[in-house]
Amino acid sequence: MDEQPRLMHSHTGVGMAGHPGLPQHMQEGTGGTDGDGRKQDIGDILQQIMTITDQSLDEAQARKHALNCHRMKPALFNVLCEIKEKTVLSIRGAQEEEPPDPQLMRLDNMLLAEGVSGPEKGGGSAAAAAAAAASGGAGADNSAEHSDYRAKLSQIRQIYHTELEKYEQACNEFTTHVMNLLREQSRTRPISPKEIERMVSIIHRKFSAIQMQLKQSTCEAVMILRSRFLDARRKRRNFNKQATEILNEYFYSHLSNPYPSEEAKEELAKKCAITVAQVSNWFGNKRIRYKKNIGKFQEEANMYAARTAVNAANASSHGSQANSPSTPNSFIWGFFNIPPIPCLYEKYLQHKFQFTLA
DNA sequence: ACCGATGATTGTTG
DNA sequence: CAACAATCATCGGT
Repeated sequence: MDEQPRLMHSHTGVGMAGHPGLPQHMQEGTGGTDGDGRKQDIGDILQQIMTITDQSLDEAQARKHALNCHRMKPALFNVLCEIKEKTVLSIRGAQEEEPPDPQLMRLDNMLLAEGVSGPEKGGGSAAAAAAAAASGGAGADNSAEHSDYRAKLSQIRQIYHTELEKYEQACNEFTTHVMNLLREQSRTRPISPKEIERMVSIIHRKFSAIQMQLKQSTCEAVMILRSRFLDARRKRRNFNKQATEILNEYFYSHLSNPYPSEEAKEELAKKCAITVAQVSNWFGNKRIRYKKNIGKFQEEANMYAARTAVNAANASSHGSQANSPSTPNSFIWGFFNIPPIPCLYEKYLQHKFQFTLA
């Protein structure tokens, strides 16, 4: 029985070309001592197998056929299969169950979030909502670019899915091809089901690597699309006239201290149908630009000051002239560059606000 | 096509 | 962290 490893080793030279073969230690101990009949038989077979490569093709073919029909063949083949299975199992144990790739997970998550790999239509709703938030409320004006964006996104999506399907199909085709090949070969060389399984998993891994590349490039495409279409700076819209008027009204009526509180910003945002961040941006821009060139804004300032003055006058003529803290005065000192009342002056100092000091 | 206006972003400062 | 300052990129009128 100690001859089997050698037999197998020899066999690799014939039917298992390219197979790594067995470990060295299994080839030791070939010394049969007693002249048993079966041993003789095995020795015979061994001899035949080992010399088979020296023969011509026809001769070798004939010899192979003879060996195939040998009465010992099934038993030997079974032993080979057994040994093979053990070695395959040990190999398999080494590279067991790789953990899910974190990068692949990230890509999958992003594709899902962008509505590329998710459910068919309306999948882009998350992205669309994000886009709406990014470009700032007032949905009417940006519907056009959204449809453009969505069209491009669905284009990417379509490419992604067809490519993915192609890979899947190719993978399946290749897998079945290899499996058929292996099954066919398993008649002439020992291939366990586990080995086939392993081979399939190797193929799948290779193909999933390709899929990952596809996912990566799809993600890149989506990112580029996003930055091109959804970067608010690129596709900015001027605020509508009404919003600008509301903002200007507040600005010029609080010219001494044009720093709306968080609550005031929220209210302005609501009135103008823009975000609080946009209100902050607007005031930031306005303050700096006003300060840079007060002369240029003088006319505008006068206009809004006059308007608020008229409003205030109307209001006071109608009801009791109760609360009109800083608004009426703003015209005066906004115009003459004099800080108005003490409480505002404090704020004025606090904020080092120097608009009024030409 | 040009150019000033304008909303947004980025980097710095207190 | 909010405000400032500089800058970007587009808008809108000519």
